[in-house]
Parts: sequence; C-alpha cells; structure tokens
Amino acid sequence: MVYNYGMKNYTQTLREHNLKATPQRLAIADALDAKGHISLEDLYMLMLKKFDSISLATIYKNIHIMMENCFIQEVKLPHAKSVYELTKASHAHLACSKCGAVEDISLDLENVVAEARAKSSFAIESSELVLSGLCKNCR
Amino acid sequence: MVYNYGMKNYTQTLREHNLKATPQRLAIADALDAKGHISLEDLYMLMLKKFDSISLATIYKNIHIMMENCFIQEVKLPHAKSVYELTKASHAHLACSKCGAVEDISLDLENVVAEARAKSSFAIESSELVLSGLCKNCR
DNA sequence: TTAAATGCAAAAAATTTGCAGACGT
DNA sequence: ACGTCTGCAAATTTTTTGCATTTAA
Repeated sequence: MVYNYGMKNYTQTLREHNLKATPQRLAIADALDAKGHISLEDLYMLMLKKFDSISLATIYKNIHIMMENCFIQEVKLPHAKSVYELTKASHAHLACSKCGAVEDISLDLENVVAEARAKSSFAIESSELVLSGLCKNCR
Repeated sequence: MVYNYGMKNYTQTLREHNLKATPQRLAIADALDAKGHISLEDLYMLMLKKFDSISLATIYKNIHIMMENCFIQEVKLPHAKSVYELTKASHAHLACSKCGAVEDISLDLENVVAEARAKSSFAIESSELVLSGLCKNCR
C-alpha cells in the first residue's frame, strides 16, 4: 500500500465533530481508515511508531471523546477485546473466531426487526449484529 | 414472587458441567434463574446478602469457570456493562437504553445468515444480536 | 489569545493470582 | 481421603485523573 494514497484527510471531519485536529487524532483517524477495525492496544502500538512519546492516556482520552462525539464507534465482540471503527452507516460485523479479523457487512435486518417489534413491547431503535466463524484464510 | 417456588435446583446441572455444587455456585445459578440477566457487580451485591463474607474473587473465579464450562454466557451490550445468563438455546436480546433491562427474544435469523454467507467468504457458526431501544416501562 | 489537548505521574478501578484452610463428592 | 473451592491479601492489569506545558484555531 502506498502511504496516504487514497486516504482521506480527516482534518475537516474531526472539526465537524467538534474535535480539534491534532496530529494524534489525525493519526488515529488514519489508522482506523487504513485498518478498518482496531483494538485499543493495537492502536497504541501503531501510534507509538509515529509518536515516540505518546501517552496511553492520550489514546484513552481520545477514544472516549471521539465516541462521545460520534466520530468513532466501539464494536464489542464475543470472546475478544473490543475494536473501534470510524462511524459509518449501520452495518453488521463478521468476526473470525481464530485470527480475530473483523469485517463490515451490509445486511437487511428489516424483517428481523419487524419480527422483534411484533413479539415484544420494546421501541427498537438500533441493532448490533456480530456473526462469528472462520474467515477465508482460517478455514 | 414466592421465594424458591418454581425455581429449579441446579445441583445436578452444575455437576453435569463439571462444577462442584457449592452453596456459592448454587446461589449464582439461582440468581441468574430469577433475574434472567445480571451484571457482575449486581451479582456481587446479591450474593453479599446470602454470604456475608463472600469474596469478589470468588465471583470472578466462578463467572470465569462457569463460562469455560458453558454453564453461563456473557452478553456484551452496547454502552453498558456485560450481563450474564444461564446457557440456553440460541436467542437474541432486547436491551433498554434507559433502564438497562435485558430480555431474551427468539428471532429467525436464517435469512440474514444466508444473506451473510452469500455475501462473504466466512464460515459463519454463530450470531449475536442485540436490539436496543426503550422497554415498555421506559417509553 | 484562549480554551482545549498532550504527556507524565499518580490514583483509582477492575481483574487475577497464590495460598491456607474448608468443603464437596 | 482427594482434589477442588473459598476467602483473604497481594499483585497485576486496565482505565481515569490532575496538572504543567504545549498547541490548534
């Protein structure tokens, strides 16, 4: 991959989310853009390569405020640590139970949600679906 | 609710899962049976009422080994702490975003999983679905 | 210029571990 | 009787906080 080729510049997007575009935040955005999904500790490892003295506290603080401001989202996975992703249109996730790879997948949950509304008295507003199994490489 | 009326005795079930039926474990099983879903800290609070000197370590150790032995399962919820439930047939969850209530719901995910298989190269083995919204009381 | 962000160190919270005595089977 | 479980204390890991300095806008 050619570094930064085709990669979006997140300066403006960060500002639109009321976040100052610091070098650390731009790097977090770039990491999520490049990797798609990344755990907190993996993100820290990546960041250390660009900022020799970045603090774990900075990672925590940024993950936290970026979630509050809906710039990123946490994906909680069964039997694994959470990963984070840039906020995008609602979608489901595929998680490899062997290597931990995570992929986005767009699925139609209309019927399932309709069934749930019919069967329950909840006012359903959102859904989180994680499908687990073996990815192409691990099968 | 009449105490213990209609509540299953989990002695045998625990043994079938290779777990000694200690009073602490029976109480955990009873709590999950009665509450359906409970967080680790809520479970600890409940247990303190029955065992004045129970240790948090005992809770952690039991939650851990009970999950390993498939007696219970963790349910990871968005924007909330995990809850635990007795292992039962696969099902989805409804989570109230206001009061935190969690309910089981049986939904047909056949079509969704079929769609996922068609669109991806994952060998899908299981699914976790959490639908969030307001429960009857919180609406 | 000014409010906010960073990095560091310390604090707090969450989870795990080791071990002696108690207990289930 | 044996191997496991419990409770306690200590250790470890994870996450948060306070503060002086730096920085984005």
